[in-house]
This record gives sequence, C-alpha cells and structure tokens, in this order.
Amino acid sequence: MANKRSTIEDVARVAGVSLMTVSRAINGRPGVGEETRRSVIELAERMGYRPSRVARGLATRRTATLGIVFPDMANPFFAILAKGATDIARAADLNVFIMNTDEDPELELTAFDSLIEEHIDGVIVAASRLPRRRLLEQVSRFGSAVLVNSDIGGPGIANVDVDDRWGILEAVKHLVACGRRRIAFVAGPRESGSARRRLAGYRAGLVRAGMSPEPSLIERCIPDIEGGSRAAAVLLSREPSLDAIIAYNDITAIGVLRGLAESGRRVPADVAVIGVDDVPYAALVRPSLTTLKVDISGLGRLAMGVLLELRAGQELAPMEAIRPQLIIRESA
Amino acid sequence: MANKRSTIEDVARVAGVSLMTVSRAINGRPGVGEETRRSVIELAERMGYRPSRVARGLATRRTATLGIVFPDMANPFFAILAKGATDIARAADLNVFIMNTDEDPELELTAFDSLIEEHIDGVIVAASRLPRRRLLEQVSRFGSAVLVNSDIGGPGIANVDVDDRWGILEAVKHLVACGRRRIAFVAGPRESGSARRRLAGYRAGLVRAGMSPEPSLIERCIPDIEGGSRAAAVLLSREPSLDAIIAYNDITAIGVLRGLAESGRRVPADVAVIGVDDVPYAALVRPSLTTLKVDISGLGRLAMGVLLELRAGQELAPMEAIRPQLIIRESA
DNA sequence: TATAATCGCGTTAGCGCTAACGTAATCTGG
DNA sequence: CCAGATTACGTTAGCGCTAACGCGATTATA
Repeated sequence: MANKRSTIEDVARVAGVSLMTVSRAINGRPGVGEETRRSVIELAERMGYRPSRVARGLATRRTATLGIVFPDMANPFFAILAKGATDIARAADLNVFIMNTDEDPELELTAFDSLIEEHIDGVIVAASRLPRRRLLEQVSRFGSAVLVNSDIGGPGIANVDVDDRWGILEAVKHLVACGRRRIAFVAGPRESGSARRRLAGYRAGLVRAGMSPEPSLIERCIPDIEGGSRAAAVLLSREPSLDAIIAYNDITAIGVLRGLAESGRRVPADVAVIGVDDVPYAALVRPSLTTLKVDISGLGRLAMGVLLELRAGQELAPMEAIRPQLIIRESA
Repeated sequence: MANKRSTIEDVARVAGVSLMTVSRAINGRPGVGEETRRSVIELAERMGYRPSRVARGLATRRTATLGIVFPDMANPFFAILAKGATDIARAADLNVFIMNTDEDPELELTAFDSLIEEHIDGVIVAASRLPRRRLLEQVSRFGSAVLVNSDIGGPGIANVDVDDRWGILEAVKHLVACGRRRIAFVAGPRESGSARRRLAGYRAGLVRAGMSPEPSLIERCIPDIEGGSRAAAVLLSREPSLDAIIAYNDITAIGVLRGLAESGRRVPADVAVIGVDDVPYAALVRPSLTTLKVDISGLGRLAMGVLLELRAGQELAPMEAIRPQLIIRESA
C-alpha cells in the first residue's frame, strides 16, 4: 500500500512540459494554452496526482486551512456551530482544525499555539475561557479571526453574535400579549455572558411593557433540571401570584416545568413557561415547551462567511448578529 | 498585527549556533549539549518562536496531523466519538481534520482527496457510505486507517467496533431473568449494519434462552418516535400476549412507550421496554428508559489509540470491540 | 600511547510547490 | 512592415525545516 504518491514533477515529466505549466494548469491560472491545460489536467487525473497542500502552504505562505476553537464539541451547540462553519469552508475547499479546550484556559492556549504551528489562515473562537486581554493577544496572532458572542475587536478581527437580548425581549412581549402580568425570570449562572444579555432583555422587555423589574421575580440557578426545579419553587414561594416564567435555557425550563407540577400549578393555564435553545426534548416534554430557537448552524455559516471575507482582505466586517425565533408550543 | 513570525533561522542567528542545533534542541533530539539546549529553548520561547508544522511536514514527510471522516457531527454519536478521539490525539500533540460527509458518497470521496492533499498520517472512518470495495480503495491511500463498526481489513487497516450483538444478547438475558417470555423486537432500518447486528443478538439471545425467534415478534420501522409508536401498535395487534419489547434505539423505544400507552398497556407491569444508546432524554421520560449504553467517547479514544499504534508501526492490531452496558431504569 | 568510539556541533541537499522573472513566438495597429 | 504588446511557456530561487553526513575535540579501550 501507500505506493509513493506522484508529484508535480512526475506529471510534468510525463506530460513533457515544465513544472510551472502543470502548476498553472492545475490551479486554473493564466499562462497556459487551453489545449495544454486540458491534457495536463487529464493526465494528472489519470496519474492520481493530488497537489500537496503542505508544499503549497510552504511556498505560498497560505495554507488554505482554518481553525475553530471552542470548549466542547460534545455540546450540541458547538457541534452544530462547527458543522455550519465547516459546510461553508468545504465549499471554498478549505480544511479546518477543530480544537476542544475542555473549558481549560491552559488547553486553549496550547490550542492556539498548535494552530499557529499549523500556519492556519484564520480562526473562529467561541466561548473562550481566556480573559479579554489574553484572548485579544491570542487571536491577534492570526491573519484573521472571528469571535462568536464576544465583543472584542481589533484589526482583522470580526464579531458574530446571537442577539439574546432581543430574543428575550420578544418572549416578554409575547407573554404580555397573552395577558401575563407577573413574569418571573430564572437567570442562570452569573458568570455567563449570554445569561447577562438575557437578563438585560428581560428587564428591557418589562420596562417597554410599562412594568418594572422586581428583584423578587428574578432567581439565579445552576443551569440543569434540578436547578430549574428548585428556582421555580423559590419563585413560587416568594411570589405566589406569578403567571409566567422565562428560563435561562430549555434544560432549566424543563426543570421549571417539574417544579411547577410539584407545586400543583398547571402549565400554561396557571403559569406560562418559555425556554431558550429549542433542544430536541423541548418538543417532547409535556406540555411541549415554547422556546427561543437560535439558528446555530446559520450562526456557524455566518461566522465562516465573515472569516472568508476577512481572509480575502475585505477588512471591514461590522458586527453581525443572529436573532432567535420564538417557537410557540403548548407551554406559553 | 501578524508581525512576521520568527523562523528557526532567526533563532539560530540570535543564539549564535547553526540551524540544526536549534532543530535538535527544540525537538529533544540528541546531539546537543545540555547547556546549549536549555539556552536555545529559552531563547526560542522568548522570541515567540513556533516551529512550522508545514515546513516540518514537507521535510519529514510526516505531518503529525490525522483525519476523521464521518457523516455528520451534528449527530451526537459522531460528535462524542470525535471528541474522544481528539482528546487522545491532543495528548500526542497531533492535530486532526474532521470531515463531514453529509451522508453523501461524493462528498466522502472529496473528503478523502482533501485529506490526501493534506498529507495526513492516518485516518479514522465511521459510518462510511461507500461500497466496501471503494472504501477499501480509499483508506488504502493512507499510511494507516482505523474503521469504526466495519469489518474491512487490509495492511495498515484496523477495526474498532461496538459489540451490538453482545449488548442485545445481554438485554434478552435480563428480560428472561425478569420472567418475560414473549419478547418482541423493533428492528430499525434494514440497510443499517448495527440494526443487523442487533437483530442477530436478539435471535441468538432467544435461542440461548431456549426459545425460538418468531417472525411475528419482529417489526421493522423508521427510527424515529412515530416509527416506534407505529411498530408497537403493529406488534401488539399481532401478538397481544407480548410482555417485552427491545427497540432498535432509544428514540424508537420512546415511540414504543407512546404506542404502548395509547394501547392502554402499562410499562413495565404489562410490557417491559429496552432501548439502545442512552440518549439524555432516556432518563427523563416516564417511565425512565432501561437502555444499552455505549461508551462512545471510549470508542473514539480506542480508535485513536489504535491509529497511533498503527502510525508508530505496530502493524498488528486485531479487531477491538467495546461492549455496551445495560442501564437498568424503570421500563424494564 | 595509539586507536576507536563518542560527543557536540556544522554543512549540504533536498521535501513539493509557487512567485517572479526570462524568453521566444505570435499578434496588433498605425 | 516593424515597434510594442501579448501569449505560452521555461528557469531560478526560495518557503522553513530536517536527514544524512562531516569533522574536530574529548573520552574510553586495548
């Protein structure tokens, strides 16, 4: 096996032309006659010739490879993001290294080092665990970079975001339109940027509806089922009159559903519930969950599209944002 | 930004030694004095020098990069598999290209071409959509390859499998031990290799328990909730006395639960149900689902481990298999 | 003490490709 | 009909690194 691969020189020799003619023919560059080009391409194909991207990378100082750095591809959010991004990259004949950092800043740094060693042309970073300064320093090492859900800028750096604030604002608007007046919010972890933006959306939504956000209607929690369930119980004991709960995400919202059921509240008759993410189970629980769906794949495609523009030299890439969509099901 | 990266030559010049001394020092190879080595490494670090894997790859004809090819990383199975595999690769300081084929044989072929162009050292392939001959032909282009859940062999090719047959056999054994005697099987799609192996396990399990597999207790279906629900109804109408159902996977099993509920059967009192996969939702449904769990991450780690051995020249890699584990919950 | 083995380093020659320039043949236009 | 532009190639010089070999100085061995 592995019968030595043929090189551009082999092709040139057999074709009876120079290296450059083959190179130009293969890469569709001018400077070769149509007939020569066709025959060279055909010969190359017959010989099973495949250009070495490694050699090409060395010669051109562009590798036609990119990198994506995020915490964990076992998390569907990142998996789908990467899928969307690589779909676009593939269409442009670019390969991409996907690096998991396991939420570990040290591993994230070695990932960046590794990508530098691979001489990649650009990088997409989502949910970095590095402090702002360090992150900026790292992404600046690359020719171009796109940051997802971050507001760090600089030359050759673009941003692509989910408009969480806008989404929750829509959710509040929907609940108000349904006649809900005591709307609570389960806020998720304090450190999370998205949690912060969602909370801001909640507050802005209430204000816009002529209400004022009350601290007693806001409860933080660990973003899992148990956390959601407990948060619901806490909110209910503090504000028995509440008639709607918006949760940090769907998992939390499912917990909220449990908590409400255990307290004897009916959903949506007594209390409406809205989650965020539209995870697959959201449609399966009883009652099925009304939720804010983000087109994650679209987010990935957008990020990669912006990166390609950046790579091509279109320096100006303003911040792009993707708006969630309210999926109305039984719970609200 | 992108202030020109320093090369090995820069380091050598500043250090006042030759290129090779730097190369040897950096790569931990013999032929340099301890003192020189330390000072060179320290200088390289201070200068922010990172060796170019591209140049190194050209010079050594080994790229220290690998590839993984599968249909869809938005599918958690593949995402987790890739995660496990890349964890191991990272520990060995290898980078990996992850290629999605979108279930498209054409795209799979271009993925292989692309990986050849990248000159990767080895590849892991899962759920190829290529005919056996073509797949063998493709993976033979690489120095080493590991196939997941396939039985294609050859020089430099190893296999890593989930022992589906054994798993279902265990499930049958468990049901028999619980006193079930009319065990049905929802078989999933006919084309799937895993479906075939699971069916074989079901038959073998019955035989081993002294029963004989009856066609009326086997029903194929589309592997989604609707399909599972319908299959349960069909089985029930054909064999009202059945007291257990093993489903192709958890999604199907959840459908089966629905179907049984709609027919007024209680689970597990009247009918026991077992799924396969242990998807997160399996623990959330009512009753919670007894299922066969596969350590997918372990499968990925195993695959990558075998690939690394192959790459290192340990030619002999017999077929390795991972056995599912029966997670006993309420449904059985 | 002579000889071989070892150590610590340097030099040379590529790996496979392309950028940049060179050159002969053909074309174009006034 | 001839200068200048254009076309269709070829040649040369690297990209950044390492394999392989070279070579003097030190150390072990007979």
